[in-house]
Amino acid sequence: MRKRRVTLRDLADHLDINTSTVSRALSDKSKVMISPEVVERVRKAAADMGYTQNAAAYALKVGSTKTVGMIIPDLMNPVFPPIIRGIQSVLDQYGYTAFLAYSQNNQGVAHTEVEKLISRGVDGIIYAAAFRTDNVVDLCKQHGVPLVLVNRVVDRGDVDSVKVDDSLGISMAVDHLLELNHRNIGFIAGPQNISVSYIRLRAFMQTMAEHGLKVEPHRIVEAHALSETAGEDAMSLFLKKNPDASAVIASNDLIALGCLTALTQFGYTCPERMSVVGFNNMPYLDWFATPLTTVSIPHFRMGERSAELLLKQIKPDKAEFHEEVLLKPRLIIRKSTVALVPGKNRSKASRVS
Amino acid sequence: MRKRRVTLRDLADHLDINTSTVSRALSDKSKVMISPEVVERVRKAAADMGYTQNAAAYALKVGSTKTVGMIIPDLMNPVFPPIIRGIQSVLDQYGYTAFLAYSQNNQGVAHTEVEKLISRGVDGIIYAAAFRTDNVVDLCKQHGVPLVLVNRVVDRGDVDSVKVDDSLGISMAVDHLLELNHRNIGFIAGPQNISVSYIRLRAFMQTMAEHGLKVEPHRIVEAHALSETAGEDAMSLFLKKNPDASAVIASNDLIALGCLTALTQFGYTCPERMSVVGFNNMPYLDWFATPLTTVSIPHFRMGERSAELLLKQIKPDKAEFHEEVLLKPRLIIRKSTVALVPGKNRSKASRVS
DNA sequence: TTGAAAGCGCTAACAT
DNA sequence: ATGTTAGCGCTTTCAA
Repeated sequence: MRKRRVTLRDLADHLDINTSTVSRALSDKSKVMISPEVVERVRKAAADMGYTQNAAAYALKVGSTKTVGMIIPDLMNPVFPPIIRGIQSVLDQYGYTAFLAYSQNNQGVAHTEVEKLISRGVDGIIYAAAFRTDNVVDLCKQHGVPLVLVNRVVDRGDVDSVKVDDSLGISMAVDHLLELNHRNIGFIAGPQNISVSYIRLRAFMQTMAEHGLKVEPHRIVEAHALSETAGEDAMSLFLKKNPDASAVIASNDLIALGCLTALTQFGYTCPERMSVVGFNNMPYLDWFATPLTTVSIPHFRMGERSAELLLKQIKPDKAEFHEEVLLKPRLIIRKSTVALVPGKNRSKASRVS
Repeated sequence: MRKRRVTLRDLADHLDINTSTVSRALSDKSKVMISPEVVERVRKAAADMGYTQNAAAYALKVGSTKTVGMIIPDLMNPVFPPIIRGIQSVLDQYGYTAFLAYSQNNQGVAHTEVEKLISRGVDGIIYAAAFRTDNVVDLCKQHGVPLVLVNRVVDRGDVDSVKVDDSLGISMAVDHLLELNHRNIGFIAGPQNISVSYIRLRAFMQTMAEHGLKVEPHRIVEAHALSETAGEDAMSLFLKKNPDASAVIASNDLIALGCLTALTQFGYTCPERMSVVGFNNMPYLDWFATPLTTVSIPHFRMGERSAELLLKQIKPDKAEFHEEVLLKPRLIIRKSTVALVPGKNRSKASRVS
């Protein structure tokens, strides 16, 4: 049976003083107006009787819940845990508690979750599951709820966001492959309604173009999700269409892993037959049989920055202008990429298949 | 600037009816007492004006927040994301929202977080960060807050919990190694104030004893945490003390990975020189250069079951008896364990070192 | 320095 | 079928 909670009134009755005095004595902000001796007595009684403030009553009275909502497309994608950690690390310092919600990579679900969060009176929302056009943004604006986008952003620019310089990341990846003498490079893109997928693909084309390299349409295959299986499907298709390719860049690590699977199924080896580059530098890649060359992004920092941005927005004297934080990626060269030795790849391919 | 929220009263004024009518019309439970036509009008207006229920007011009135708290020792440990997913998958079905909090593997932090959660009026707490003796249990009991332990449990048995049959898991691991002719088997234990570490170590000793094998004290080294680095340190020590060992079981996968690192540093190879078994079957192990033989536990299911247990406790007509759910593990045999060929390991060791 | 009292938004008796 | 009203626990203005 749930015990009845100890309330301010219980304390007040017990000490034979007014609830307002108890309230003041318990609040660091207003304890200055109460005699130190009373403050002492009240706090002791509170501890003894196991008083905890009723957050609902506080929220109702004051209008702020000191909570924020985090919306993640999929916790099983190893990029998100460190982002969440980063968010929490700063939220904790300011006495905020975080709700965790999933979108399952589905706009409808995300919308519902955001509505729930708003109904719960969250002081703000950190949204890591945005699509390029996403009605969640309007929903938040409409309710005046502070919103920060992490990683994935929306096309319209009028919202705070923390993202990685994906274009730079991709150009580093392309440059790396070019230095290794690869020319027939493919790109396994992610769904184009997600900003990161879209930007990474465009960056690929542009970087290639800057190097005077033409990218034929068949060099690009779009995976239907940012997942391993989607990557595998896409790569199978790619391999059928591109027997001459010697390298691919995948839109993220999960897709890259799918690429490796597809390569194996075709009897190909990485990196000998095909170099593969990922994106995100998910945990434990160093341990892999084929350690993936990938673009590393500062997950934890992204979480921290997004929480900072949100807190700034929540503060009453908030800035009037939106802010976009752009963090820089790093290329991590491992073993999934190797220099192209002219003639070798083709022959190896024909030998194997 | 945060807009003022639309309230029941706003709707009532707008429609020129009473707030209680609006309240009833909006609630599926009590809309039966309102004429369908009014229900219709109210709901339309609510949608138009962007009304969302004020959860704080509801909670204050009704006494239930429809929230639960999840406390995780460390999100970066890949076992926890799937557990969280499992929890959420059932919570979602019942309209509950979850707070996520960390304990950083620290009792003090856990206690503080639980206090915060209780103050926020959570209807229950799922605690994955328990130590064998943990004052969080008393804290919850004292406040009458439903509590369910997942994975890690406390020594006292009077609390709902979902755990894995760790003893069975370890005995399967030991049997496996024995079948491979290993006899000099070590155990890299985790901190003994955590139930899983404690039980796994005891199960190791017992299983060995059942097979008539004596375990010398130097065969056991305790890592100071359930982490990669702690595993590495412990394994280094173990290797110095046990030049004759041919296999080790680690208390969890992270420690097992640390063991592999230590082996490499000693110039040893796994599995040739030393077989290694982990516990948990963390994601992506199949991809690893040395795919770990490990004991697989049903993470997702653990999450689901714990949420179910909590919900049952929350229901007013709750059962009077505590429940302990024990899920069975499976041994996943990969490449980190191999049959001991008499004489081979020793010679290989001396050759290498 | 303390007390009295109002009211945040909602639901649920209790009328009608 | 709908209206009236009280009150959940807290903070805060106003008074003393």
